[in-house]
Amino acid sequence: MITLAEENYLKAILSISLNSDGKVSTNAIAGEIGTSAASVSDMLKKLQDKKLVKYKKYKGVSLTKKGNSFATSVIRKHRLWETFLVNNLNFDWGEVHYVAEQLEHIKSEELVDRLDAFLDCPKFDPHGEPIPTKDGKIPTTNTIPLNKLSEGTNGKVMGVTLDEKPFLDYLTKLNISIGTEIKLLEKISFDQSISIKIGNTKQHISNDVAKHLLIKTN
Amino acid sequence: MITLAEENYLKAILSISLNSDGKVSTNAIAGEIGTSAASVSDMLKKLQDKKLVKYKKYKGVSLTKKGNSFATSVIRKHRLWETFLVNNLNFDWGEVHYVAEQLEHIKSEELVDRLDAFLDCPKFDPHGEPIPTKDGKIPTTNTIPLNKLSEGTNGKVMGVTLDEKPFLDYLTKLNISIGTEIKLLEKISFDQSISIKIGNTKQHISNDVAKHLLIKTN
DNA sequence: AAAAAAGTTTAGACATGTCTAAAAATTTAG
DNA sequence: CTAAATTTTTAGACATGTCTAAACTTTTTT
Repeated sequence: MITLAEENYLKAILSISLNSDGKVSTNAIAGEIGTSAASVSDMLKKLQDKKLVKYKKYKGVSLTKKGNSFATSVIRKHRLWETFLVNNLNFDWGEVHYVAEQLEHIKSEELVDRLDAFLDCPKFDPHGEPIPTKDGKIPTTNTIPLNKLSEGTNGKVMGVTLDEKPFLDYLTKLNISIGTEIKLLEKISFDQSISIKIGNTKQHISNDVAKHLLIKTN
Repeated sequence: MITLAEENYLKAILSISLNSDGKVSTNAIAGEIGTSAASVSDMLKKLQDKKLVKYKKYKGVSLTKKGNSFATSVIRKHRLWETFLVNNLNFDWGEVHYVAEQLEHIKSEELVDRLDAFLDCPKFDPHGEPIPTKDGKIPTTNTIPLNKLSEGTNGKVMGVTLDEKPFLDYLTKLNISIGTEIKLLEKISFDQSISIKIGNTKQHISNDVAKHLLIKTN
């Protein structure tokens, strides 16, 4: 039986490895989970024993097929629950993360299947992030992060890649949500910050914000 | 912060004290939770320290106001989730207990409020058991257990007081569900078993089954 | 290529919640 | 009203997951 803590480690490892290829470092995991490097070391040994990760001391870690499958399943559950919370319980998209972090650990395959059906098998969650299918496939999109767009390009916000309340609240304040049309006006080379046009309003946002906005160009 | 294990102890104490007035014994709790009397003793001390129970060594335990409020809230969550699982996800009434036992521990007042609203503030769960309100009040019914009815009486099944798959599966097999009309034909004094009529079929059931069926007489 | 810095692991400790075995208190029976 | 049976508690142990401090690798700098 896989424990709650183990699921969180696997999820963290998957999430890090998606944003940066290759082996995942102890420190990166510690940062993601909010724990000490020492605790991570301890846990990696246990996950190794359970054949959920491949791990060489000092050399980083990667998920086994089995580990990847568990991690993907946790993300599937997280995103399905977020969809339910926003679509059916009228939560705001910034409020759901903490609750979904709990719900994602409920153990019942039947429950996930039925929830998926109840929601009409959604492909994307309320943040535009892809929901893995039952067999672990992750829907793809042809989107690129806003900070990679070239000046003068128009596009539509298809998703965000950060699920934290302060970030999402800021987007709401900027009048940005899924579906919003954005034009990239200017990139400042000094700090990679960018000017954008939303509707008829000009805004200036940092690279840190821009990189978490997924855009589909028109 | 109250832990999952603590919530389960409080729930068990409440549940026992509802079926048998006065102080609750260590052994009874151990039986309900499926743990050892030693573990119960340990936990009662911790709950006492947190002012959740009143406890005198060897003399049994009872809930404080605070403990009762937590326990009632857990039961409220359990029954709301069971309602969701049956009404919206089409689970069978015998399948929901295990899943609801996990869902009842999700921590988010907002979630419970919104779930309650989503379900249209139900007063009873799919087993006919009353769902405590947000402020801890428990809806009442004028029902009596089937085994207390007198011979020849007609009535309707309003609820069951046991949420275990084997029991519920057996009821389904007997064609008994919430709303079923039942006539008590005969009580056997030897073993308190009873003969009943459901539709046009005669059945014979044990006292153990009959006492968990709540009847409203016509 | 040695020294310094950064990253990682080990050692030892602690909190939670569980267990078995043994001791103590209470209840029941003769 | 003792003695036996039952119930409950304590003692000591273990598993999980966490921590800090110290030791050990690896990487970077000079």
